[in-house]
Amino acid sequence: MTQSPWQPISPAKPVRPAKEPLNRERIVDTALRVMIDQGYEAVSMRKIAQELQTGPASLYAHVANKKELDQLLVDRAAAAMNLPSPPDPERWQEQLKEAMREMLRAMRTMPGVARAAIGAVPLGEAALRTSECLLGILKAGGLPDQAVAWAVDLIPLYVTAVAFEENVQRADQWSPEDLEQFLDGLRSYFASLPADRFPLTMALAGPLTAGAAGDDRFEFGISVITAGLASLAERR
Amino acid sequence: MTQSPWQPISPAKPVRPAKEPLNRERIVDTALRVMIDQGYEAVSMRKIAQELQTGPASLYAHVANKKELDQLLVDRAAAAMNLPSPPDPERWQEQLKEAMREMLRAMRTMPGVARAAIGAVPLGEAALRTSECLLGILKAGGLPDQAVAWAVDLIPLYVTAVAFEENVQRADQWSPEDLEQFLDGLRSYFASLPADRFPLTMALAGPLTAGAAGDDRFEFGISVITAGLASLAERR
DNA sequence: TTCGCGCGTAGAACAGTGTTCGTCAACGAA
DNA sequence: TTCGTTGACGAACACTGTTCTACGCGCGAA
Repeated sequence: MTQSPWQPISPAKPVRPAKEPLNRERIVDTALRVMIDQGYEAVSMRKIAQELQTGPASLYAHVANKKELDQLLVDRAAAAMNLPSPPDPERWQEQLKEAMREMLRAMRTMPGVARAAIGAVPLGEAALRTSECLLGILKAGGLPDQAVAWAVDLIPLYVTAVAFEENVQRADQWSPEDLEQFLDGLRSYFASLPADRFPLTMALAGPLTAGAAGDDRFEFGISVITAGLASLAERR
Repeated sequence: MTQSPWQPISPAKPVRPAKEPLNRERIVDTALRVMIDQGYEAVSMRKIAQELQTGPASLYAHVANKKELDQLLVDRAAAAMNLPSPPDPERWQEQLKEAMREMLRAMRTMPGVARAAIGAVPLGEAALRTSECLLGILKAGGLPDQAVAWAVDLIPLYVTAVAFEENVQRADQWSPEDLEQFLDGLRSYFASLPADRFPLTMALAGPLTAGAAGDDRFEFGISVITAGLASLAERR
C-alpha cells in the first residue's frame, strides 16, 4: 500500500535521539529519586516517564504495573539495610533491636517506601536477606521455630507501620513547629473533654503527647517486642 | 425579569423529587455499606454520590474531604467495638488480649476500615472511648504512665496493621484456594533458593507459611505484646 | 403576600491517576 | 533488500478528589 500522493509530507521526522535505552534499573533509579525528594505520592508512572523523557506506556515494557514498581522500591530499601551479623546467642536481644533500628533508619532515608511496603509481603532478594538475618538472630535467641517464623512477620510489620505513620506527617510537609502546634492543639482538646467519661485520657494527656518527634516511642516499641519474645524463649 | 415570550416552554421542570435531604449520617451510612460489600478502593466520592442519587459536589457541604470521611468510617468501626470493662487488676493481661481481639473483629466486619485508619491518629469520640478503655486496663496492670501512653499507641498500630494486611488479600478477592495456592507457590519458591545464602528461610519454610489464614499468627502477636508489657510492669 | 437572601443541591470542569491500544521506527535474520 | 519482531510512545479510556458556578427552594423580613 503506497502513500497517497496528496498526503502532507512526513512531519519533520522525529528522528529518535540516540538516548540510552530504557531498562528496569533506570526506571527504579528514577522512581527512587523522585520518591526521596518529593514523597511517595509524587511517584506516578507519568512523572517517572516524563523524568526519563518518554511516555508512560514505555514503562510497561519493563515493569508489570505500579504495584510491582512499588515492590522494587521496597527491595531497594531492604538492600540499603546493613544488618548485624553473625547472630550472637549472648547478644541476640541487642542485635534484634539494632536490626529494627536499622530497618527504620533505611525506611526514613526513603520517605514513602513504608507506604509501598505496608500490606504486601516483600519477597525480593534483598527483603529475603533481611528475613534471613532476623531468622538467625531469633534462632540464636532459642525461640521455637514457629515463634521465630511469626516473629519475622511481626517485626517488619511494626517497623513499617511506625515508618508509615511518620511519613504521613512528612507527606503533609509538617515542620517541627507544625508538629508542636498540633500537639498543643491535641493537649487542649484532651483538656476540653468531658471529665466523667475520659478521666484517664485527661490525666495522661502529657505522656500521651510525649515522644512524638524523637525515637523514644519507637525504642519503647522495640523494647516491648523484644521483651515479649524473650519471655517466650526463657520458658522453653 | 419576565420570561422572553419566544423561549421554549419550560424544559420539563426538573421537579426536585421529595427526597430525604442529605446529611452527614446518610453519607457515612452509604460509604460504610459500599465499603463493606465492595472494599475500601470502591469508596469514592463519586460512587457515594451516585448511590445517593446526587452529584459529588453535594457531599462537600457535609464532609470536608475524603480524609475526613475516612476518619468518620474509622470512628464507626470504633463505635462497633464492645470492649471489656471495668478494668480488673487481676485479669488485665487477659482483658488486654480480649480488647485486641475485639478490635480486630470489628475491623474485619468492615473490610477496608484498616486502610482508612492506618497512619492517621483517630480522634473521634468512639476512638477515644477505646483509648480510654485501653488506658484503664494498662493502668490496672500497674505500668508506668509513659509506658501506658505509648502502649496505647502501639496496640492499635499492631491490630490495624494486621487487619490491613488481611484486607489486601481480601481486596484481591482471594478465595481460600487462592491463598493455599499462593502458599504452595511460596513454599516451592523458598525451596528453590540458593541453599548457601538462605539456609534458615529454607529450613523454616513450613512455619513461615503456617497460620496465614487463621488467628494463630494474631494470637502470637498479642501474646508477645502482652508479655512485653507485663515485663515492664513487673520490674516496677 | 411578596421580595430577597442564603443555603443546599448538583452539573460541569480541572488536574491528576493507572493502564491499554495501536502505530511507528529501528534492528537482526533471511 | 525485505520481512518480522521488538521496543518506544502519543493518544485515549476510565477513573479519582476537588472546585467553580449556576440554580431553585424555603424562610425571614417588609
